[in-house]
Amino acid sequence: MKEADNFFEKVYQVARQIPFGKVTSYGAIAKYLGAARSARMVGWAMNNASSQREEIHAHRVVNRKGLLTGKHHFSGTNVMQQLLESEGISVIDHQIQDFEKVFWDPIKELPEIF
DNA sequence: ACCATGACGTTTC
DNA sequence: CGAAACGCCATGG
Repeated sequence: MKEADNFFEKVYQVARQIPFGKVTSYGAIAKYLGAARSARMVGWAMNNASSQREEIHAHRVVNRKGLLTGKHHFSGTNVMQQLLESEGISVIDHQIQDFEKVFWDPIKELPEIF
């Protein structure tokens, strides 16, 4: 374990930039960081997000299908869904409804963080 | 150094 | 159209 690498840090930054009521996918973030083939690494970064002092909106980050695959990484089981529903996002059976409507692409919305 | 795993994604059957 | 396999890359054993 090392301190947050630049890659991880970027992931966290993007995750924090996700606006209220919006979500994004690991692949989108990975691609934005230039590591489209390392989508899994993004998930890994999220796992390591617990090490981050700042709270990462991991619940706003889902896979490309809009499925809350990483929900069991949260404290409880329905915590992630509750958070998303609190933001006006409909979640049924760990699946985000109208995913394309609430989808927030960093590449399209953010030219570049730095 | 090699094998196994994982909060993913794309292609193929 | 749905399920399975493969690919990618980093971390752990």
